[in-house]
Amino acid sequence: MWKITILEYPIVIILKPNVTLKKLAEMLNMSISTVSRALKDHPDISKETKEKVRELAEILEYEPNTYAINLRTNNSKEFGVIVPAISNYFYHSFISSLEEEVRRYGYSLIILQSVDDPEIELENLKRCKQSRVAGIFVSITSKTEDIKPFLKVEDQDIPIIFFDKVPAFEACNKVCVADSLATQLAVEALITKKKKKILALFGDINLSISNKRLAAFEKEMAKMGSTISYTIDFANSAKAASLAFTKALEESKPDAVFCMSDEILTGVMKVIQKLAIKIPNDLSIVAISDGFIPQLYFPEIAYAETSGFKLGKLAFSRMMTCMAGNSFVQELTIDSVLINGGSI
Amino acid sequence: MWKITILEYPIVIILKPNVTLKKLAEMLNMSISTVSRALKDHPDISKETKEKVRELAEILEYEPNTYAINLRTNNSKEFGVIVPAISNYFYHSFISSLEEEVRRYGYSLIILQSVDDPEIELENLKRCKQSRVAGIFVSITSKTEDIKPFLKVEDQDIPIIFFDKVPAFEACNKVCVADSLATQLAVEALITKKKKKILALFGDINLSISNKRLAAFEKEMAKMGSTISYTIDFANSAKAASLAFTKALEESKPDAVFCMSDEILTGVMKVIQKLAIKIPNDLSIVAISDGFIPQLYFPEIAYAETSGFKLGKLAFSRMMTCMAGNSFVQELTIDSVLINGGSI
DNA sequence: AACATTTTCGCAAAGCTTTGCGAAAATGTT
DNA sequence: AACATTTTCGCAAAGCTTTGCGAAAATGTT
Repeated sequence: MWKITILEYPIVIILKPNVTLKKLAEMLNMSISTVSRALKDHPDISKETKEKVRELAEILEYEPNTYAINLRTNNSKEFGVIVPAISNYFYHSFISSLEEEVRRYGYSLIILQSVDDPEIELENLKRCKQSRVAGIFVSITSKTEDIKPFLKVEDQDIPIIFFDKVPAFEACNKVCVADSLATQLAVEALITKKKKKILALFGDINLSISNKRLAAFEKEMAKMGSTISYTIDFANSAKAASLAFTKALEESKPDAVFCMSDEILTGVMKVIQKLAIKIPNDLSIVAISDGFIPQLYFPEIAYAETSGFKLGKLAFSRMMTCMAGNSFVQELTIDSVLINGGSI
Repeated sequence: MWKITILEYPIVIILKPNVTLKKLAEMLNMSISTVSRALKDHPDISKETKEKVRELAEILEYEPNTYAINLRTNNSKEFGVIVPAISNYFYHSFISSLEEEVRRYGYSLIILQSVDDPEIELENLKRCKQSRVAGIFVSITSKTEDIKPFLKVEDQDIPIIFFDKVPAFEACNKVCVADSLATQLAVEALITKKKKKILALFGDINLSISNKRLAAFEKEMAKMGSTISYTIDFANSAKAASLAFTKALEESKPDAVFCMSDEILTGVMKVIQKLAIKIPNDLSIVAISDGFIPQLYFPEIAYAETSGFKLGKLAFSRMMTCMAGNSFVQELTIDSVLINGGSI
């Protein structure tokens, strides 16, 4: 604080460059520890002292130095989130929901994208470790093979929650969408409507999510025996889905389409608009989705809900449990429900 | 490091709990400063020493304590991003692009949502300040009125780049989508196709973005004089857009629709599917969009591009300039181009 | 060999906070 | 009034790194 007099005008300039405990202590003629404790409402400090300290702190807008606190307490209020991509049908709703949740507990989210590259993913993991985050949420890339680096980080007491795209076998904490249940719900909806020739389109055959949903689909079909015929195809992009769907229309003339994901659904719907196919009269559609894409169309598409929103909440509560310590690894899944649209 | 012998099996357990410079120094019988400098390839240190240090650091997987570095250097490699919501047509592509960019420079992104609430926004700002981020990217809520708190943070040498939803008048750094140009391009596309009765749908009338685009639209119309008639309406949700569009169809029978945003577009397109309106024969559609939504439909919707991706890059480069210091506040806009779809 | 120069390294402070422990001051007890 | 107890506060270390400066050791020069 300076008081400078220029000409006849007294000007009081209050500079507040990095107000620290030390500076407060000097001004108040107290020790640093007293100031520190006063601001934390420590019982050792008298009421009057506390008030004096608080007042000056207020005026000078003292803010504790987070860097020093982190160093001292050896932890920060930050979580890392590693995803293949933010701009994804699913992840941004997950992240959004997770952010809301962690904010309530005073935490922040550091977002890192792996752009579906295992090398960058490893880099991101390293950065989380170096930033010494309190925990990490990871959705692995489709090409991630080596999970050991992740498990190693866990050894250093940084809990890791895998979500959505999770490693297949390893013993680790996973929270997932209910692939089987969602598939089952979607298929059941078609069966209820007496559909007989189902076209089922799945995503990249290398993704575990595709395989899980495929297995569930085939299980449902097996239940029905020969009363239902079905065709299966794979597409790793919306465009590929359009092609696969077009081909199947000509060849197998399905009366219903099962779309494993939003990506598949958008590919199919484009063809439907192009050929002006009447939904649901000419063809029924059902999908697995978080709901945003299905409601863009008329009629709205029926879907088994896999909510990124709900998964975010679940992932967070799992993280808190892990941070509290002594919890065994678990694989948790969120429920799914069928949301009716006019498409079946 | 312990060597424990149980029964007859020699077991070497290497514990690596928090390897620090101090521990390395002790083990190597050197001073902390030497170890520190060796790892940083300081010219004062001999080659042999450096190698010894590096070797042990490698084995023990030493990683510098980021908390201590932050405290010492008084800065962290983190930027804050404050947005009304992550799950938005536009922001997640902005964030995605920004993340890619900052990662290259060794920075990370802390994401904070304001859920369109000025109070939470203020809280988020405070957290950024407390985390002592290197800079902040902000898109303000539609209800944010007081910009002073932001400007105050800037006084503390934390540069702020406003993007997309920016304050109207204040002298601050802004990067924006080219609202005027995009609107102009979209309208010109309609005029070229000799459209005579345009329905123009805009978003929430309170948003500056709506006003900018509206002003640009009216300017274009003014240019055309009485050769073109037009109707204007506002809708603050997709559903409201559906209603406004339906009403306008009956009342003014437009031959073209201008959609200010993705949200409006999705509302309009749902009605178009419902009524099976033939695009572009019965009606032309043009929108302003980043391109994801328009390509979901058949025919694909023509749009003036407002790329979150490009805006991310621009925001980052602006941030770097600001951090380098002595730069005056500027308002920058990114170009827009018309992407042709089959809808006009 | 005596000195000057370069090479190589360590001491110690600084960055800011938290906290155990002890000491001084204030108050209570007989 | 002499002592015990409580209240209130400060010292100093710790958390880990960086870095200016000085000193010792090694090398070069005459």
